[in-house]
Amino acid sequence: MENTEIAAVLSQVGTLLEIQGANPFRIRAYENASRTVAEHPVPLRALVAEGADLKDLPGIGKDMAGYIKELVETGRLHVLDELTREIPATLLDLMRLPGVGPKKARKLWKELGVETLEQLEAAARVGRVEDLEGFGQKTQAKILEAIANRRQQGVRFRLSEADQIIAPLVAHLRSYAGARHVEVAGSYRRRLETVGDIDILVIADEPDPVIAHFTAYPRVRSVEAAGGTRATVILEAGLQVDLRVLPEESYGAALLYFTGSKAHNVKLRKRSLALGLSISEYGAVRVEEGGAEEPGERRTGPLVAGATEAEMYAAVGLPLIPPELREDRGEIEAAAAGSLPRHLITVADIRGDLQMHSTWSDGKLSIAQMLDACAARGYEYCAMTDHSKTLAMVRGLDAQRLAEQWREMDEVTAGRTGIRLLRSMEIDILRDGSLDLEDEVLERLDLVVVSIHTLLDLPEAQQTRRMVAALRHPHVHVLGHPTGRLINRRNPMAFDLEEVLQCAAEYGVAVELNAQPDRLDLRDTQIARARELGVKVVISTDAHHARELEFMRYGVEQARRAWLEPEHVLNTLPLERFLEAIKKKGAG
DNA sequence: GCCGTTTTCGGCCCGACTGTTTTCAGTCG
Repeated sequence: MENTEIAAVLSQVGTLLEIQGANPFRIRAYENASRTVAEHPVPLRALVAEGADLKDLPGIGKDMAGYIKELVETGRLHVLDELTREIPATLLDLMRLPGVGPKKARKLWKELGVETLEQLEAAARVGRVEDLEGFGQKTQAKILEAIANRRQQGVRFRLSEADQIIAPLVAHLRSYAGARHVEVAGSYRRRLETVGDIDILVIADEPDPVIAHFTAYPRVRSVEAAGGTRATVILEAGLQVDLRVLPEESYGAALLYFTGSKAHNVKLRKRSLALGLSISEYGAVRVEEGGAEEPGERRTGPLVAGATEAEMYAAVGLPLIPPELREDRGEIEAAAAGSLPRHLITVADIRGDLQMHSTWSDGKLSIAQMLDACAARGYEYCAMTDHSKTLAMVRGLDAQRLAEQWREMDEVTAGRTGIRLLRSMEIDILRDGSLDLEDEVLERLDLVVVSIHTLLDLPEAQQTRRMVAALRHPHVHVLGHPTGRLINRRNPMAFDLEEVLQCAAEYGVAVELNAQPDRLDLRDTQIARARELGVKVVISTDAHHARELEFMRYGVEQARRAWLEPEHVLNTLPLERFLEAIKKKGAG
């Protein structure tokens, strides 16, 4: 059983307990445990197999450890089985509709006998839902609309898609004179690989006209909510956007709050309470002694911070934490200990791009055009990595065509200075782990990148053996797009990433962080694991056109989320040191 | 159900909007 599956079961238990009306903190414990499991880079089944103590993981106590063990060993969880005997698991589908939470789902089930989306739709169609206490005409209409929307789409947007949709909206908001700051916060600002919705923060004295300007944006499909300080719309692209308007003195507090993540904020608040402060999106206030607070009432002590994020962090005794790190993956503890990364990697640190294609295989531009584009970006080197012969569909190169390509490369680079064009290739890993090019030709390449493009669905053990065999090859420098996933389209291959990373560490092979926005492979937590194991990373665009060299920023953003600094990334090295680094590997 | 520089019990983050309410529950982020 994979971590994502274990996490899904734990999260299901939490949600069912919510419907049951259980202790909210018990529910949260399941949610926390689920998140820990989902983000853990090592398969928990491996930890269970070696008898490791799962209680060492955050949010995993005696009970959760037992549940995880039960899931790994039996594939079932008795706690879930018991719950689903009482509550139909299909109620979880109802709760994914906006506006339907645990209470409403329970009511629909108990009073109307509704268990599935289909039954809910049927009940709403004949007007049975609006008669329920706490429901009404609008709720019923919203439910029907949400079910219709669900059919159309329900996927998270890739970050690059969100970039394209959001840029004109931000321009629209900035065109309003009364908006002093317009910032996109949320997972978008943390540069998560996909976003479910967008949070935009506007600083203005008069909220009402800003809200009106926002809801009047031409690409708005529907206005879901609009109040005095916030509004929610769905854009024509299907993306939900939440807008919040706040006063200048709360800018930092609001940016912090709406950037999240939720888990990061919760931990910060907890920390602030211990220091006698209470944090909200309006600022940090000192909690008055003995001031018995009414629940739900805003705390009204003296404001001690709020205008900038740095001020907010300083109020709780911390340095500013970069948005990409705000996931509650140890960044608050590291900030407190002064051990945050000193210099998270930036695009400016990148000195070369180590995967791209030309018209020799499936690229769209010539070698000269790609080289010019790399030089224009200020790179010191780039690697031309056309495909090998097994990929006949894209005219993969055999040794003979490769030799011809080298002649063209020599012509292109003759007399040229300032950028080094590396002889390279993206060589297919064959079924048995051997490589799609003869050793004596491999030897003559500057950089050997190996990737899997075929037989993605081999059994896990066989796939792992295949990859390990390829990494042990003495001439291999880089493992390209290691998991083969395509975001929202194709799952990662089944293989033991931990074993592959340990093998890469042992044999001095680097792993690629492929910066294609639909790959971003390895993902953030996996790259972080590579860093922990001392495996070097290369960030490459896999560009098939000069404009795709721009994708480097997505790779770098992902690397930042994995806490990478330039020292962890081979293609931040100056040319000579880069060549030394990969030569050393060849000799070893 | 987890957790511990106010420990093994008693805590566990904060506010806005909607739709349904005659004073607020439910949902969301």
